[in-house]
Amino acid sequence: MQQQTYLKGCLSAIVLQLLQENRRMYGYEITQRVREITLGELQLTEGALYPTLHKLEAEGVLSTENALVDGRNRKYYKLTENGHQQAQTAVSELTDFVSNLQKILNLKPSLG
Amino acid sequence: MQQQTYLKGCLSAIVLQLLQENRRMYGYEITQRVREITLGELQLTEGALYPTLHKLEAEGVLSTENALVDGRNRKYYKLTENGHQQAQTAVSELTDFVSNLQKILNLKPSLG
DNA sequence: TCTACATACCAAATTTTCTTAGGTATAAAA
DNA sequence: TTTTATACCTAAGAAAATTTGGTATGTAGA
Repeated sequence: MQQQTYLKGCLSAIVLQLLQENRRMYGYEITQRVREITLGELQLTEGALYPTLHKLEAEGVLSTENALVDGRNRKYYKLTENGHQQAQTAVSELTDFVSNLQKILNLKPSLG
Repeated sequence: MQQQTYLKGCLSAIVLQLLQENRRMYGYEITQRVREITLGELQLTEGALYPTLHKLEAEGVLSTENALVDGRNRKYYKLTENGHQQAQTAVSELTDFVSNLQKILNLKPSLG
């Protein structure tokens, strides 16, 4: 459960990866998706996620659209045209990083 | 080359992994070893490494012994008895983290 | 000889980033 | 009606890295 420590620095790239796979997502959804994928082992905290989303939006990587669903506000984020390129770069770098961590940890490389 | 970003938080665990494999190592050697293993893709900066080593020593995870080699000072670090357990825990958690990153990135799990 | 580069250690100011700890609000379930 | 889930957010503080500087020796090249 102390895996959170290692997450530092990867947050933006994880968000961008999820938004490559999903046309649009909202913040809370992102936290839940990561929790699902990692079977509860990784939990994004909102205090880290929201500032990151705002930063990516300010950088022009993400754009937003608001929606009212079941009486609650949602703020959907999606990649901008420029954002798609940045996402590809970030995900590719994170993939390389994982590969390097595997080498350091003496793990066999991924089959992917 | 911007993989450095993702390294945040993993530094201690990487050091502990290398010290599980090598009885003792000195700081500069650690930076070079990581560079070798990752074919130059990951470079530990000294400004990050040395404070980390000092912290691990202060915590009783590592102990040191000085040596004079070819007219130059070296400070060897090795795991303390307690440190071996902490190293196992840290490496195990980092391995789990890598596994979770693979899931998020849609990579096949490791064969290791 | 002088310079540059590799080796080998370190500290401190700054910046970046996350954690912690709050806050607001609606809907559903107990 | 209280708790839990949903859904957004901010701000103070802490943690960790980057950046930039320093010291010092040995070696290779111009």
